[in-house]
Amino acid sequence: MDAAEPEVMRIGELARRAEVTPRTIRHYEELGLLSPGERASSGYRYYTERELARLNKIGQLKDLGLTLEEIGSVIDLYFTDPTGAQGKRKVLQILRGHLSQTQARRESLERFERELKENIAKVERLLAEAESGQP
Amino acid sequence: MDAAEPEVMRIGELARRAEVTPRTIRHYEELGLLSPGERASSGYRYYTERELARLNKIGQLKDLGLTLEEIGSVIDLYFTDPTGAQGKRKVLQILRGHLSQTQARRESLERFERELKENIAKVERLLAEAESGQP
DNA sequence: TGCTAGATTGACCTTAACGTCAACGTTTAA
DNA sequence: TTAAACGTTGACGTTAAGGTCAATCTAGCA
Repeated sequence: MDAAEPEVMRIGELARRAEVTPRTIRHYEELGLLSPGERASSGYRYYTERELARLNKIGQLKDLGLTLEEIGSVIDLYFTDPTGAQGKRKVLQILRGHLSQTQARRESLERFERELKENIAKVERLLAEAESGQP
Repeated sequence: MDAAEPEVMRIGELARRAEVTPRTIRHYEELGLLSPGERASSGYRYYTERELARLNKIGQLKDLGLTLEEIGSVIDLYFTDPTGAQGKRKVLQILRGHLSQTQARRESLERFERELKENIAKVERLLAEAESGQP
C-alpha cells in the first residue's frame, strides 16, 4: 500500500509531490510566490495541501507562458476572494485575460495536433507501401 | 488593398511575417535550425514561403516546450521524407512522442480552462450579490 | 547621384529560472 | 547516541534565448 499523504510536510515532500525541486520552492519563496504555512523554531519550513495547490497553480500559469514575476502579481487572486465591487471587476478582467490566453494556446496546440496526426498517417502510408512493395 | 506577399523576401519581411525579430532568425540559423533559401552576392539572405513555414513549425515546437537544440535535432523530419523503412519507423516514433506531449499539454490547458471558467463564474456571482445587496 | 531604410558580421550584454556547493544545524530510526 | 537523511542560508555558476551596439555595406527610389 502507498504511504499515507501527511497533512503537513517539509520541503522535500512538497517538492516530490509537486514534481519540482526544493531549490525551486525556495526560489519561489524569494520571489514572494509561495511561503510556508509555518516555520518551525528549527528553521524548517512546513507546508500543507494549501501550498501544494498553490504550487500547482503556479505550474499552470507557467505553462500558460507567464513569467514568475507576472505570476507573483496575480497568483493571490486565485486564492483570496476579492474585496469590493471594484476588486471583483478587476479580478474578472484578469481571469478573462487568462482564459483567452488559455484558449488561444489550446487552439494552437489543437492545430499542431491535427498536423501531427496527418503527418503520422502520411508516414504510415509510406511505410506500408514500402513494406508491401519490397518485402 | 494589402500589399501583395512577395514570393521571395529578405530577413526583415520574413521576421514580420513570422512575428519574430531578425535577430531571432539569425540566431536560429547559427543553431542550424533554418537557413536562407538563397544568399545574394551582396550577403543578403533571401527566403521563401518554405522558410516561413519552417519558422512557424519551430514556433509550434517551442510552444510544445522543446528547446531550440531539441528542435534542431528533429525539425528536418517535418520537412524531408524519411528514407528507408528504418527511417520511417524512427520518424513515426518521434512524431508519436510529439503527439502525446501535445495531447498532454492540451489536456492540462483544458483543465486550467475549466478551472478558470468556474472561478470566473464564482466571482461573477459574488459581484452580482454585492451589487444587489448594497446598491 | 545621393538618401534612407534595411542588411551584414562580430562582439558583448542581459534575464529568467533555477543548479550547485559549502558549511552547518535538525530529525529520526536503529 | 549516533549516523544517515534531510533542511538551512549564502553565494556563486549556468544555460537558453535572444537583445544591443558599432562599423560597414546594399537596395532602390526621388
